[in-house]
Amino acid sequence: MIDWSSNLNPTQYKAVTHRIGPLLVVAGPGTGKTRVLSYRIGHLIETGAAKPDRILAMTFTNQAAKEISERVSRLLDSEFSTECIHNGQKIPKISTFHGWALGFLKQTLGEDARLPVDEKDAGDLCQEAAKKLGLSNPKPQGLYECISKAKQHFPPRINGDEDMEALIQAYHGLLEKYGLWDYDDLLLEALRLLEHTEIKAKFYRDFPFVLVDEFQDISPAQYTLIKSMARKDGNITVIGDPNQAIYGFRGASPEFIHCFNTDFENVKTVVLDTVYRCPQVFLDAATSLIKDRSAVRLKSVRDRTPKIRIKPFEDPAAEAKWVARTIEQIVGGLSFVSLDSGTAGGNTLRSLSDIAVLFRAKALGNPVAEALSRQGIPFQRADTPDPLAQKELRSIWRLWEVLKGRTVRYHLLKLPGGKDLWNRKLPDLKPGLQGKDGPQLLSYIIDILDLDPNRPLLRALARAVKRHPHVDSLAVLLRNEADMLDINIEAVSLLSIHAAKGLEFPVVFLIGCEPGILPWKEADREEERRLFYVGLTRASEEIFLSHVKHRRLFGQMMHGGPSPFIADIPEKLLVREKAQKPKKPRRPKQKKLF
DNA sequence: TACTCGAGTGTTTTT
DNA sequence: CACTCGAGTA
Repeated sequence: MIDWSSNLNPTQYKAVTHRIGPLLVVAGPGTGKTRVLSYRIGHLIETGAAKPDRILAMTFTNQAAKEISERVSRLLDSEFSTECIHNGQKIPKISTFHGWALGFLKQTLGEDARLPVDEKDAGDLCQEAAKKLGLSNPKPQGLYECISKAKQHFPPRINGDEDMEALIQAYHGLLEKYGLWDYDDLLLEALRLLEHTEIKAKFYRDFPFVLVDEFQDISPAQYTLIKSMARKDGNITVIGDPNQAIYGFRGASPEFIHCFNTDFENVKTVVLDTVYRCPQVFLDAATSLIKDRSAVRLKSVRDRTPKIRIKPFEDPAAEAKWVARTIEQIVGGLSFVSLDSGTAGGNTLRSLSDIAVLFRAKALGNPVAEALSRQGIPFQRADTPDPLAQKELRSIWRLWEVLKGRTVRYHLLKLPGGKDLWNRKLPDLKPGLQGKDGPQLLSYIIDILDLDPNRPLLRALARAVKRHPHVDSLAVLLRNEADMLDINIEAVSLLSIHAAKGLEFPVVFLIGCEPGILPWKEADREEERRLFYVGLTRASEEIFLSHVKHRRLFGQMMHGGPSPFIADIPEKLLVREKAQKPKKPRRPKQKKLF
């Protein structure tokens, strides 16, 4: 028997043990959101309120789904064994919106289900459609983005633009022709299915318990989906933080957290307000930035009360140099560089993995990366480009999919040589597949495509496949291998604020706090505030905000100075440090006198 | 098919 | 500033 109350604070306990009907959990940064979600799932199962296979939990990322799954099974495995869990399989379904939708479509439509395409292919198809229509070439890659934006709504919202409408139609024609769905279609098609009363009724029977993570990030279509996944008085739990809604640019809207109260009946709201991560000062600063600060007053349990340090600089190079120097001090100097060993400002020494440098746009990370390299400080960046964007890997992946039997005409068409060639070739290739495992299949493919297996890229791929000889999906493998921001690794993390969401670091440098950068020019002001909020609340011990006078971005000079947001933080929470004197003044001042 | 050259472009990101 | 993409040429 798990002792639920001793592992949870009273509000968390309330959320975990809530019985019947809709539940809205407002979970500020560091208040134990994931804990509540996984404990709630565990509690539903342990008390017998729900069979594991009657529970569906939805997340945005595979990463989050995996994390919750692991926590639930750890929780139940270690302390509570039921036949449901131990016989494997019957673990609650925890998946991403898109993953669930695809499974649901396959299950309901069987053979008629199409295959998903990624953004790249969707973009290419858009262009193909535009070309067919003879549309003037406005923006090559922006077309799909536009369409996708329209498809964040159900039904898709086209604002009366005729060209746009024609383009969408042509694009959908191509998708149909090749038997494909784009990512947005997965949700929209699932929604269309749920409009049938019998299908909806079956869904209600199958999953009487629905939970939704990161509720502040859902799009209108996703909200519609959630509404059709549960009755108005159903057992639906949503959890999120409206102040951390930072995905408006891709169609998310924090409004839905308010809609939930009116669209569902007798919603029970639980506000998690005890913060285990940040010191009170950081919380107060963060909340002072947000308009809607009335609702929740977050309370920290941490006793340290460090101030927020503000550092001005002349230019990005100086800022970066200071970041590198300070990091060196914080970790107690890298053996060979630091002479003033031991001091480190009287603070505890930290490891490199305790430190993150955060910024609004990836480009700002470059000077810092340079400075860190120069100082010999190991670092890692999160911005891994999509491996499948590379031509060779993409061809390999396409042929892999074809040979695995997930044949799509579109893949054949796009393979070097074109569809006809591959249609002729395929019958000869298929017999060669007998009993091949991953590595063998890969070298078979490399051979067929006549690629050089000794290229470093392909060697790396071969190694990755060797580690997982029984992979089915090369795309999943590549994505997981590329996604290597490993918190445990001994390195400083360089991250965009977006990428840092959900993470926590003892020491955070938030660089580029300048007008035009941190409120990004022409971006939604409130969302930019929330971004700043997210940035500030990543830190558990120390935070530095820095800004520069001049910054060249994309060849354009930005005029700097401190972000207006800094002025919104109560002065008593801040320590403003002096601008650094230029180290070696070119010409001594006295020359000028008289 | 493979290369160069110049114009154009440029937040944030998941599936 | 630095990169990608498409047109144009060999």
